[in-house]
Amino acid sequence: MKIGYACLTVSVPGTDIRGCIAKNANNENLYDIISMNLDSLMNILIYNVKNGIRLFRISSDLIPFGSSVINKLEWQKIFKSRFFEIGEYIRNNQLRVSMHPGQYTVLNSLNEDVAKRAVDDLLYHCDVLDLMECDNSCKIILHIGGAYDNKQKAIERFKENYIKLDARIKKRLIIENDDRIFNISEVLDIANQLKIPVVYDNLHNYANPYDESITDLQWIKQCSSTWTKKDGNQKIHYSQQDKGKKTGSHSQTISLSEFLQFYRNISSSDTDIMLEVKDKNISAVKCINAVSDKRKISALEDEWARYKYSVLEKSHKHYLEIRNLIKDKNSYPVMEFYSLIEEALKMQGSVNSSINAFEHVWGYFKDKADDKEKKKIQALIENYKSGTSVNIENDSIKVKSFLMKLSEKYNEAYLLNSYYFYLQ
DNA sequence: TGACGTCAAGATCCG
DNA sequence: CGGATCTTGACGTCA
Repeated sequence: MKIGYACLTVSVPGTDIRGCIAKNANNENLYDIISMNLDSLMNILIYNVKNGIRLFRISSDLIPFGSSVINKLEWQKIFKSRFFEIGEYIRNNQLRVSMHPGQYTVLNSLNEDVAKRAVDDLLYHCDVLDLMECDNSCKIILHIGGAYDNKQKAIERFKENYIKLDARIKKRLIIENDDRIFNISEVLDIANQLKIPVVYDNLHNYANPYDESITDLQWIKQCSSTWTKKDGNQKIHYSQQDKGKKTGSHSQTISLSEFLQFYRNISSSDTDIMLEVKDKNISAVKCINAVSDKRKISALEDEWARYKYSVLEKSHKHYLEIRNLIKDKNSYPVMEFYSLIEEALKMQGSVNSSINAFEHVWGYFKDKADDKEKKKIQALIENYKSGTSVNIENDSIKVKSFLMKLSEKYNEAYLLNSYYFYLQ
């Protein structure tokens, strides 16, 4: 059982994946961006290993215009050894990676050119995984595509185009139910005919159900039969609805109690879970800490180091309570720990609690900062305190982004690894 | 024709 | 000039 997250890593230095726009996609820029992105990918994987995260979806932006004629760089040759090194790290650490072309890669399109470019895009994704020499369990996830007013014909076109695909693609391609057109029952039908593994997505099924009386667990069981030994463990996508947004929108973070309810149902099966959530790796670490029986208090201490100023800016009471909770070095109060954190982060906070956090963080710099920096932080905090601005939240962000700059300038690793600058 | 989703890159403005 | 903020891109489908 592996738990992972998709595409980007938040709040970890050195993990940015960069893109570029078409008019800047010359060989020189592309070389620089790809080189940097491969460094970032390596840093992401190193971070993942350190934090017990063994499942990760690689961003399709790794190679900008990877499947387009715009990109004329022979990146497959130029970066061959870099890809191999990354692949070696993946193998040595038993990581499982995947890729997921977006909603614009449409294999069943009525427009032949669109369908052809979808094939090119799948080949690009294969290139990345093949260059890293990833095994067959490293998959490429695709949706079925559009309906074009005739679902049956649309499904037939998907099948026809699938059959014609290169064997390199077929050994990696898996399909997923989507949130408005093809439901899980339709995807299973296609999969059973073509012998393709199916990724079940619980939130897509909630938004686009086949039959609301059939549970997630029942669908996961049905999907499991589409996975064979050579495909590796079954994979599912798990996400939670953002209550304030429209149906199908991913939540900011994973609510741990809701996740564990789901997890306990499926924990007997060896299923890998890809979390789709805005706070990415932050939720992955949380879920892994919660389900692991081998973890020690040090895992929570590490987390506390990252969360503490975010909690402090919301509630001093929670800050003290959590600090007290993890004092006992022989305990592992993971549920209490995260429920206090989730509770604190949902709070409104106050001007005083925010200033308290500012001052704690400023404490790292007050001895080494120059006069200009001292004046600037004072002015920013004063401005926030006065509350005259229309947008007080914006004033808080200004203070925090200056503190982040200081963290970078003085290379304060403790703060650079903190969630304080990421969480609002 | 614009919404959809997604985010940073790019463009423009401001002091 | 640097920083802040506003806009665009890149993709295909569908209302």
